[in-house]
Amino acid sequence: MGNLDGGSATHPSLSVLDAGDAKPPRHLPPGAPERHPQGVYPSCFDALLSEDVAWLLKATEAPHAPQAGPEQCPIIDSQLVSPGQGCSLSPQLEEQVEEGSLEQVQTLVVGEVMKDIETACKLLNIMADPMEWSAGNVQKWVLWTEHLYRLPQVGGAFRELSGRDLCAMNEEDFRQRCLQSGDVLHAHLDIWKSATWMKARCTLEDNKISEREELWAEADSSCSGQPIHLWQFLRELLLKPHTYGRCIRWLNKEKGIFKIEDSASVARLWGLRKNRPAMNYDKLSRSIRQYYKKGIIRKPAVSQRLVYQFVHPV
DNA sequence: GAAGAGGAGATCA
DNA sequence: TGATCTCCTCTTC
Repeated sequence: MGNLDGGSATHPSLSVLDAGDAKPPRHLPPGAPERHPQGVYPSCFDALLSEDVAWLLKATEAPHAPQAGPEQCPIIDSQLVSPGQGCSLSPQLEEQVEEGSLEQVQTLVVGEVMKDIETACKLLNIMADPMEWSAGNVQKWVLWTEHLYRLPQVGGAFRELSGRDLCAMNEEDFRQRCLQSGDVLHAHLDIWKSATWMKARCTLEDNKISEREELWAEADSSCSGQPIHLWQFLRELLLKPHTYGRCIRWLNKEKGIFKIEDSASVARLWGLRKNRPAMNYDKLSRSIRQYYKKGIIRKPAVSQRLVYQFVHPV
C-alpha cells in the first residue's frame, strides 16, 4: 500500500470524514481512472462517503439475482440490512441518517466493505489492490464476482488482462467486453479500487482487530504462505454466514456441526481457491471423508445428508 | 438420483 | 511424504 501517512486527507472525497461538512465531488468522469500519486485510488468512495450511502447498496445489488438472500448483498452485513428487506436501509440506518450521524454510518459501511474484500482476497489468494493482479488473478476475481452476483458467465472476455489493464478500463470498456454484466463487474471493481485507497489511508489509524478477524487469522493459513486445508476453508466459509450462509451454515456451532446447503457452490468455491476448475462435490466430499481417519471431521451422531461435524469445534 | 463410504492410483508442493 | 485429487464401485437414503 502506498500512501500511509494516515494524517491529513489528501483526497477531497475524504474531507467528509475529517470535517463532516464538506460536500465531496461525486463520480469520476467515465474515462480512465485517476491514480493517486502515491499509488492508491481516489474513486467511487466520492459517492460512498458523501450523502448517498444507498449508492453502495445499489451498486452491490445483483441485477440478475432471482431472489433476495445474503449473497445478494455480500458487502453489507446484517447490521445494515434487516432480514427480508433485501438491500433497503434498515430502520437503524435510517435513524442514524436522520440524526445526522452519517459519518458513523459511512465508517461502518466502509468497514464492512473492507472486511468482505479481505475475505475474498484470502479465499482467492489474491492481493486486495487490483493493480497488483496477474492475468490469473483477474480471472479468479471475474469468476468470483460471477458467482457472488450470479452473473451470466463472461467466458474469456477478460482473459489475459492484468489487473493494471483492468483498472485502466472504464464502464464502457467493460460493457464492450461483456454486454450483460460489464456494468456490474465495473462497479464491483470500482469498489475494490476504492477500498484499497481507503485502506491505505486507514491502516495506521485502525488498530482494532475484531473477534471475527482473530478467528480468521487463526483459521486462515494463506496468511502464512501455507497451502490452505479443506477443513480450514470450510471453517472460513462458516465464519462468514452473511456471505456464504446460503452455501454452508452452522447447525450447532458449539458442537461444530454444519450443513452444506449448496454442495455445488461450495465445491466451486473450493475449486476456485485451489485452482481446480474440475472440482465437484463428489471429490470434495471424498476429501472430507479423508478427515474421518484423521479425527478432524466426522459425521454427527445422528447422520444426515450433507451434515458434518468438526471433531474440535471453534 | 443424489449422497455417503471407502479403495486405490495420480498429482503436487 | 502428506494432502489432496481423481476415478471407481457399492450402498444407503
